[in-house]
Amino acid sequence: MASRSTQILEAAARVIARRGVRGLRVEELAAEAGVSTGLIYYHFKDRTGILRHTLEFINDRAERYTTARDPDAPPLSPREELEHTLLLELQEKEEVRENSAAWGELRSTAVFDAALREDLARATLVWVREVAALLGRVHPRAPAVTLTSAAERLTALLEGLSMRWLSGGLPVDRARELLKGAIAVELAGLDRG
Amino acid sequence: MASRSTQILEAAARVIARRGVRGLRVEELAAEAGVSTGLIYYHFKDRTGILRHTLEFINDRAERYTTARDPDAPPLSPREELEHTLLLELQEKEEVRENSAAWGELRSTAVFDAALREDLARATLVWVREVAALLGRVHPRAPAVTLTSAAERLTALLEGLSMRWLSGGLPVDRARELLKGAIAVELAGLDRG
DNA sequence: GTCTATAACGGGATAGAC
DNA sequence: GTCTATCCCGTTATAGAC
Repeated sequence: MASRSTQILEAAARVIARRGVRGLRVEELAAEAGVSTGLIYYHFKDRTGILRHTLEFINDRAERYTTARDPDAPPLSPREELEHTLLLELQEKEEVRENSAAWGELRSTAVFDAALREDLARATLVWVREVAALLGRVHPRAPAVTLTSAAERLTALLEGLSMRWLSGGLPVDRARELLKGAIAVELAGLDRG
Repeated sequence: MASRSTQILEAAARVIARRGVRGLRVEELAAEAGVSTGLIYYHFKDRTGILRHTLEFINDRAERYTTARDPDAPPLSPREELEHTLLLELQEKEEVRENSAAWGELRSTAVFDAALREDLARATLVWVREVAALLGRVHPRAPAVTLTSAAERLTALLEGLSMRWLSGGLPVDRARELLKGAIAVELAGLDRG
């Protein structure tokens, strides 16, 4: 059974995905979580605290579904694993949509809220490194800086595609196709060195 | 001399770039524009009216500086023009930062506000077409669908890089470098067909 | 730990003078 | 058209009981 804190953070992810960070009302969050507003302040101190913990929660959850692998599934080639990992973030699944929406909100909120910047920058760095490592498994001889640049481009592109998807201008299948294309183009670039 | 309305909208663009849509306070806007709050409500009815008119103002302005070309400047090669046009959006210039920040705000607001989606989708489409046309001038033999996909990737990447830049995780020079890299990689992809 | 109040405040919006 | 003054509501945050 999830703890109270977790229960509130799950609700926060839902409310943020539904209303955005801008639209998050502590009272609505309380209702969604089935607790009182007072309890929320007891656990998270203030509005910013809610946001920060939600970001952390979302990251952990993404980590989980990104890393999770069915033990009986056939092993993936490095390239397949790279594609699989990136495409995980572009799915109609409710949990994925929530995570993407919340991530986008936090990103755009951070533009005007210094308190979130540091956490966000750190989380982004971790993500870029993961992707760079996956690229490195496809192209073991490529220099680290080249891998990092490609990883920064692919992750930034994924964020851009996510925003277009969520803001209704781009069907998720088209977004996936574009991302696959970018992976192909980047890998071809690494081939040439 | 700019009209009072224009003066207020210019101030609104500055304030939104500084505080975001959610952080926009009518009182602060009034101070920034050097007018009273009452006058703002007189001209724009309410907060939403301010936002709508400001977003329109920003689009018109971006149109202007993207299209403007010094008549005495040396003519650019197709590839230079492509790079130039895309890199215009990644500069420390105050007006550019304002527009990028406001655009990002618009994009992320649209995720939760259906009223903005249509305008945004239309503006995005126009932009993608422009970039596809520029790509076509570099590679006249490339098929239209290929050009469109590359243009969608480059513009989505630019939006993603902008967000990272504005949220403090990515220096603008690094963002420019990454974008240039993406252009190179995409053009190489068009070479191979 | 959790709830029910309610305090405290910020900020949108309006009235009315000039 | 423009300003000053102010009302009033929504929201965050806290106090105190259980």
